[in-house]
Amino acid sequence: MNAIGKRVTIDDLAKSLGLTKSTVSRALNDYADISEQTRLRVRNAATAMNYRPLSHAQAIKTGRVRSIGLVLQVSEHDGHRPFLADFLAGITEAAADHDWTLTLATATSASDAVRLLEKLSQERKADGFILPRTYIDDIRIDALRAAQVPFILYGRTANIADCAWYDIAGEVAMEQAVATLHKLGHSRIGFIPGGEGYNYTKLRRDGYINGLEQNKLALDDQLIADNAVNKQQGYAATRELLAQPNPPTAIICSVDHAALGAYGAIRSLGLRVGQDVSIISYDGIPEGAVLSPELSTYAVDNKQAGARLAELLIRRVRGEPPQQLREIGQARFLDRGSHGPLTLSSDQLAAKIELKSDHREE
Amino acid sequence: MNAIGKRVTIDDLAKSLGLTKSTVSRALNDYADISEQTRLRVRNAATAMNYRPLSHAQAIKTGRVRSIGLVLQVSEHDGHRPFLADFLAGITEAAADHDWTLTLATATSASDAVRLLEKLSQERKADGFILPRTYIDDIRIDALRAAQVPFILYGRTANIADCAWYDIAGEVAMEQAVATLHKLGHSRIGFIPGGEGYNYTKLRRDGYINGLEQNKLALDDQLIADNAVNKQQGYAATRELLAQPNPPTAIICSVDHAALGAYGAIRSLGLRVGQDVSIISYDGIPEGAVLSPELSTYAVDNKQAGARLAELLIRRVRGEPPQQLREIGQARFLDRGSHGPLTLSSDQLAAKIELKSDHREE
DNA sequence: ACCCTTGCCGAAACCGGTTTCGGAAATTTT
DNA sequence: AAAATTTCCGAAACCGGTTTCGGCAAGGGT
Repeated sequence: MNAIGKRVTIDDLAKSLGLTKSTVSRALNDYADISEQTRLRVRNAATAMNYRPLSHAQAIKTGRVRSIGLVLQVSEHDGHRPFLADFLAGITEAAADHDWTLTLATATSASDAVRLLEKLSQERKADGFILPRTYIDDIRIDALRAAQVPFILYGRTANIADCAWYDIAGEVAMEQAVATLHKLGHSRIGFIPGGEGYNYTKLRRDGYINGLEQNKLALDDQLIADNAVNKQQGYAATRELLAQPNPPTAIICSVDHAALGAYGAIRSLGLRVGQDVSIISYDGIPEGAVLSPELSTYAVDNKQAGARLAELLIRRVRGEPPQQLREIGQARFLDRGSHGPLTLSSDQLAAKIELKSDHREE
Repeated sequence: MNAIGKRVTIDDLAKSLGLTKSTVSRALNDYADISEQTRLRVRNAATAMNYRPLSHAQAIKTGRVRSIGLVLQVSEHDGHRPFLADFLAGITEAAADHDWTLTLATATSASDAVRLLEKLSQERKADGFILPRTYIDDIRIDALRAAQVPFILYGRTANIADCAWYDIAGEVAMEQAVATLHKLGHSRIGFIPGGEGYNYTKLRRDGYINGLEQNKLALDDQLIADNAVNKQQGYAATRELLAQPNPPTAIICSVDHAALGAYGAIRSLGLRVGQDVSIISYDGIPEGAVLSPELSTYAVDNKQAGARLAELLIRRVRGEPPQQLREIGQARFLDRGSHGPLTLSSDQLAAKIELKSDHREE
């Protein structure tokens, strides 16, 4: 039938050892009042009989199910999707080191995510949660804080008090991108921000602006495009940037999916990516390696991120204060073909574009 | 602290209603011996007091944790990775309809997967499992069968007895691909098989061969390349096919990732995809839409697959016999630019390739 | 009016672990 | 050698639900 085969219970084990189940339990959980000798006897018998405690039977008394909760918002722009396998692998492998597992749910909106977080924590399907893709103002955080449920952020947020978090320093990457382009001769560098409301969007924008300052470049609002998180929006944003009288000769994209559209926009104007217009982006999606030229971008190690998040969350659940559970990682620059030395000045570029636009309007 | 806030237990609820907890429990679980009136009273009070039973407290008596188990093999070629988000969303949403959740783990090999399946089922972290990417001869199936743990296959396998499964008819897609190409004038149609040992590889190959027969085309072993599941292997397989004296004018790839390499191989010979050589592939990965011409391919609805699998598995756990839990879906053809009418005969194509090869060897 | 159902709920056992408490035996101290 | 500790394990309570069983009261049949 569908019944799962007969298990050996702690009582079976105790009986076969001539001990009581309380002794067996304490032996297996390394209590100090069990002699080394019986501890070993019990341990050996347990493996010999292939005894494995039911996690939910343990949970009823301990209150812990040894499970990490993760609620994904699938309606979100799919900037994070390609990473998902790595991210999940990182979480589950690190969790497995502590005998924990991952409980996964998907939500269709932010409020749906809150509903699921509350449901999962109340049914105790998970002991704590990883919150991916943080917003500047994040209702999930408010909800978990109110319910006193342990959690850790993947990203940072406006009110970081009492929060544990892990994040990649996107702002540093953006700074470096500006410096790299400036060193190659570019002085008009455009920027395409990421998804509105996300904390990473603010950070990367700050990084871009800091980069300009550090390289003594003027901040020009005209060089900051509309938010773009997918191909279409990236296309539109790039067209708009390049349509200006004084267009950027290089563009930094906050997310790779926008860069995909930037390629199309640049080509639609008869220009060559990496020669007439440079692009540096952020994320490291696999599509970037299929483009020609391949996309120069800052890649995030999402497996590593997942592993660190799991580790930190487990420590959080075990009682460590959030203040000491904060880590930051760096993105790795993939130096590929979509950026290069300045070949055309902004004026020359503008002239070339105007010529093209006159001939055929896209 | 890290303590999750005070809950209301079934005793609290019972006390506030002036009933015993046994009555409350039966009322909430729709037992017949509870009057409609008290059933409603209890239900209302439960929602009013925001009572949610602890899933593990229920599980201790019922034996069910209401969780679907899924063990992913991350070392596998990443043909399925882009689908992961959709696949998981499908599973979790369908599971949520029955108040179930998903417990996820990742394995590094097939034997590691077996280890995890046994561990998770013994600890009862899940009530049953979805087995993705079935092999012709699958040790996971053997293990779960032996342990009498409910499971469902995503795919089919050699010994299908007593198995519940959901699958996409890849063999039908391959048949149709042959017919489509034949209708366009192609008579020498190459085939690149997928990963060795997987059941889908056998099925798609069978479909290709059936397609040839149905269109009265001769089966030529020279037209079947080595297995290829990634860009590099796809490149090599395609080069080999095209290096023959009588090369195929169209190539069918079992997986999109191989097609990515096929594009490179075709171009390396100075040929144009979709004109000199046609390609039809299978999977529907997002990279296909970034290529130019866009990849013609059979796309799989993995969200739907996940949803059906979850639904069927839950019914399996509840005791339905596996024989009535079998479903098959169809892939959807994305009619894009990588295939087209025959322009060069096989001989002409060979001549063109030879010319190119003389000039520069890749 | 009496018996027999039927409807409805309480009492208690139960699931498989963990944890507290107490006490006997072994060891150390005086 | 007696007293005071320590060491180590058994007994039992407990966690928060579900399920079985029994019994009271109301309703129906004759």
